[in-house]
Amino acid sequence: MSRPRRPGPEGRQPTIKQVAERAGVSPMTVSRTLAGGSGVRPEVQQRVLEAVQKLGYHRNENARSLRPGHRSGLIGVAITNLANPYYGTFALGVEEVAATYGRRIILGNTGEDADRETQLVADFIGRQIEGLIIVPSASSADHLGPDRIGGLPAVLASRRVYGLELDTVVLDDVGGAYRGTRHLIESGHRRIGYLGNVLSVFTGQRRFSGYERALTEQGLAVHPELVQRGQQDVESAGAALARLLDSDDPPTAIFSANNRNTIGALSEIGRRIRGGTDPSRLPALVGFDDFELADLSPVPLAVIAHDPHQLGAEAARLLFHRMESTDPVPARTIELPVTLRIIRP
Amino acid sequence: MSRPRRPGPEGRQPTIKQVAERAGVSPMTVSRTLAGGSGVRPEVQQRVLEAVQKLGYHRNENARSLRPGHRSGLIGVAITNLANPYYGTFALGVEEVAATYGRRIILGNTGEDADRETQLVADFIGRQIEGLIIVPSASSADHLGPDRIGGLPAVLASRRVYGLELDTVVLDDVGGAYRGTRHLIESGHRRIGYLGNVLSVFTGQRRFSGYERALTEQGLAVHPELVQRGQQDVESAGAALARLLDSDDPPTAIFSANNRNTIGALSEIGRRIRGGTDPSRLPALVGFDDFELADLSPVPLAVIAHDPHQLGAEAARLLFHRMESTDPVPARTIELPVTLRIIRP
DNA sequence: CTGTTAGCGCGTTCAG
DNA sequence: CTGAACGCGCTAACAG
Repeated sequence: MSRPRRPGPEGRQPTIKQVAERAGVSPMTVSRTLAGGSGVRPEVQQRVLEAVQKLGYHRNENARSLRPGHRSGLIGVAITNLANPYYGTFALGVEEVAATYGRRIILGNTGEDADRETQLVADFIGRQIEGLIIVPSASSADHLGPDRIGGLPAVLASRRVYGLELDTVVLDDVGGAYRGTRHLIESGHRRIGYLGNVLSVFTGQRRFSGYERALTEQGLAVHPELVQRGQQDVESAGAALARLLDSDDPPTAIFSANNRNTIGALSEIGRRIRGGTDPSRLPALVGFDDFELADLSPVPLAVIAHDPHQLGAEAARLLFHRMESTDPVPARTIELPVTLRIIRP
Repeated sequence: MSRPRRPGPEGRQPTIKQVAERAGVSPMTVSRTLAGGSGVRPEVQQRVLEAVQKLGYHRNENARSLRPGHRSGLIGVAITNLANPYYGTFALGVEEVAATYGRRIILGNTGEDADRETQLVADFIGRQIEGLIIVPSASSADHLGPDRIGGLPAVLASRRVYGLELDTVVLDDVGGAYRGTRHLIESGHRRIGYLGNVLSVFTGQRRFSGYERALTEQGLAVHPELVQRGQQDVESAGAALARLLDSDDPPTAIFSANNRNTIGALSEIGRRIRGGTDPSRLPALVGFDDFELADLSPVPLAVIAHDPHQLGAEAARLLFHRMESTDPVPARTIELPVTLRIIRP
């Protein structure tokens, strides 16, 4: 059985006109039937639906959204790294809330690249999204300014962008990092290393300041040689920890400011244990972001846990609230709580 | 500084007409300028671009795609679980190849739900996608039949659907499961449990048959009481392993047919070790799908490794090949190799 | 170099 | 109950 040729001319989708022709009615009757059928004789509806079936007709949403008063039903979601389960779960949170509002999400990956982000947002707008949820890749505000996105409802998630008056959902980065670091100090550690993002990233700056605060508050110095910033992936995070551990006076504990760094650190720790290093000579760890298999940690471990799904859902709620309110609402920032979860004392 | 009102009437995006008016030219001149500007006086272009800037104008892609000959530039991607990093990475592979063809992806999550999948595909088509890549949620073919999607180029990934003549990219499920199980047998195990998907799922059926083959080939029986199927998430997978381990004659090794089951099993193993169980009394493990932190396994572990990114990229290549070929190409199936990676002997 | 015309697929409005 | 006309935003083809 050979695959049938595409019904429309030029390989396009069949149109309402073709359905009408086949059913022996006018396009209007098809439109009405598909809109619920009120005011169309049942027998005619039957004929129309048959034609729809036969042709594999689908309404052209793009054409529909062109009509005044009609909405595209799309929410644009731009995340930095699709391969990171954290953002996948985040997107899922957005999607579920969006679904309850009858909207679909269109998802784009920026790869932490500002240019791609700019492009993505422009394209989203070109596709008539009704709202935008974005995990900004950097602190640059250019492409998100009011003159670029117009009055399009937009929500920033996870990171804030200075100079932008947009609704924002962030985590209690400072508090979480503070409590995590504090936990290590209370466990008796004095030399506590730091693995994290560069300061130009919103969360990088906030989490480092929480780490800093906990140390200085306890009269401990921040040793620059114990601070490794900028590694974004598991592999380089492992290498960064290796540098710390191989130094003359290595840290006895590590505060890791995000998932990727924590995983990288644990992988490196695992490698060393298999290489014969005694686990008791390896650093204790506190990591921002929870992760799977934390239970298997061979060293003392705690995580700053929070729910990416909730982050996404909250961002979506903020967005729809703005979309539905007619009069201007001042930009709000929601800071979601985090909890210190001790996996292994 | 208050957020500016949306320029267009009714909160819609500004149109080419408004830009034209503001620049004191006709819409056509704006269109030409935006298309590269050939045949427009530089000074006029200047005026146009200024108006574009001021109004925050973006071309309406939906309207553009309405025009004959124009394409939407969208590839629809439907995956089963966005929160699973495996599929996130898969989508990334698709996206990257799509980008080289100047296409963007529109991503939808089916949640293993056939109805949502049907809806999703219909909506995708309504939005004039040029091609479809789908990880089918079940073996039901209804909504993907030629009469439903017309001649729309489509590729199935990871799972095949019987009765559909579509391009497909799958893994060497049978071979992988065979080699994994065989590895356990060669390590001296005789009672090897199975954790995996139900047989109605394509991969579930294939991977179980690889497991089965390895056992029978070596003269070992498949013990139904050692087979746990149907658990889809980490938690229930852990519970399934617990059932096996708490039985009268527990297995000494486990073959786990997917990521979720492997993670769940390792979590359960971790729990038991922390509860005081001697690791040597816990089962060795071979899991289909690689995963992060495999290095930390406290029990002997091997994984059937493969690259979801590659799976996505291959699916996309298959899709574009079909999209670009004018004459009908018979449906092809590509089976990607997998490798046995021994993490801990 | 620039503007006018026409039509892509659809649905609201108004006529039959 | 059904159809014809119109226009949503955009651009190819054709004037000027």
